[in-house]
Amino acid sequence: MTPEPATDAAALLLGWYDRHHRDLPWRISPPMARKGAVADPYHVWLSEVMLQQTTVKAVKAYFQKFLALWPTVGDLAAADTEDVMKAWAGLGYYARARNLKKCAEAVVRDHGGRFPDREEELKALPGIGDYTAAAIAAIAFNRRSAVLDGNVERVISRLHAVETPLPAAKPEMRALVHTLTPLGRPGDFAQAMMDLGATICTPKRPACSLCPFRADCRALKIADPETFPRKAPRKEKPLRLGAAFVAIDDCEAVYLRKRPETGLLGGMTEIPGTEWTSRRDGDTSVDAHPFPAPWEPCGTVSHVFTHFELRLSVFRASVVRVSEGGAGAGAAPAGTSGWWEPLDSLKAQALPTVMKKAIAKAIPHAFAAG
DNA sequence: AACTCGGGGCC
DNA sequence: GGCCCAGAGTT
Repeated sequence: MTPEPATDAAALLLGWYDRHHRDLPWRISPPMARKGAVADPYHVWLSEVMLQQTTVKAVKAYFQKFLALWPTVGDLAAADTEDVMKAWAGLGYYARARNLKKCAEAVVRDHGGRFPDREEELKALPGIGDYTAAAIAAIAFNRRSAVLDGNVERVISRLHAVETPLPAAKPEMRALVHTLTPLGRPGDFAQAMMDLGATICTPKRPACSLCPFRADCRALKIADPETFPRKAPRKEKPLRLGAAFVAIDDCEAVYLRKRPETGLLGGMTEIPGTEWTSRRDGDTSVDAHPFPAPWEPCGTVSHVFTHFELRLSVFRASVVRVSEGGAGAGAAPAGTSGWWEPLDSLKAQALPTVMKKAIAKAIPHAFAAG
């Protein structure tokens, strides 16, 4: 009886992984995994959430910082949400940080502080979807779950020359991955597929001659592997315009406020500004000013979001803040809940990158080292 | 099924 | 300048 081809391919991949795996902070080594050891579910979960649509390089430092601040899921559950948002600032997709906190609370409240070990229960937790549930089940609990992310989609679509375009092809691809997943070391298999996609089976100019699947790859046989996976054409990004206002007082403090909890940059900190609209001129009229001050234009900053591009006209004003009383809140607009933040502590705020860009345009030394 | 949600690196 | 990245939640 000859072995299943799938088993052969998985064995080839695991052999490749043993030789070429990357040493990452949230991983245990393949030798340990072969002895049946698994990584800490808290570490696996934290890394997988951070890695959603985010590169390994960007995640490393944040992962270490979070572990130092909150060593266990219980610590994170007990943390101040605002501190979590500050620690997450710069990593993007801020709903992940809000859901991270909610998930930690749910694990403590509903599961006694231990992550559940089944896909279904994991997927019921905030911020854990198809991919992350499968990844945690496989990597932290040795379950034979089908792990399908962007890397695996590329690998599996090339291996089988899947003609169906994404995202419609996902169920088909998940089934193919499930068939390929071995009984032993399913966690290493999943990570090996992702490593292969990240280092060999790359979007452009894949290194097919180094690939453990080179003898089995349908795309390599019949077509150009680079043309997989097939994808539906995406629509273009519109341009939005707006104005942002950097007020600096006589104590070198900048006026900040908090954005609404939901929506774009939800729960993060910002400088005052206009709505971001599609009008060609942008709204930089007096009506747009957050409060009366000698506003002076100091240039524009551009920033690209997932579904639109933003061009912000930045204005700066030096204001003298009256210390006491109603007039003191002062220069600030009535009915808003902003605050004055000293330049020294600006870096520690929950400021998204676009806001840092705008502040730096108005105050070039705002984020200077030291 | 289509949108909304960041930011950075690479080509 | 476009594409991609260990995707999830909402509508």
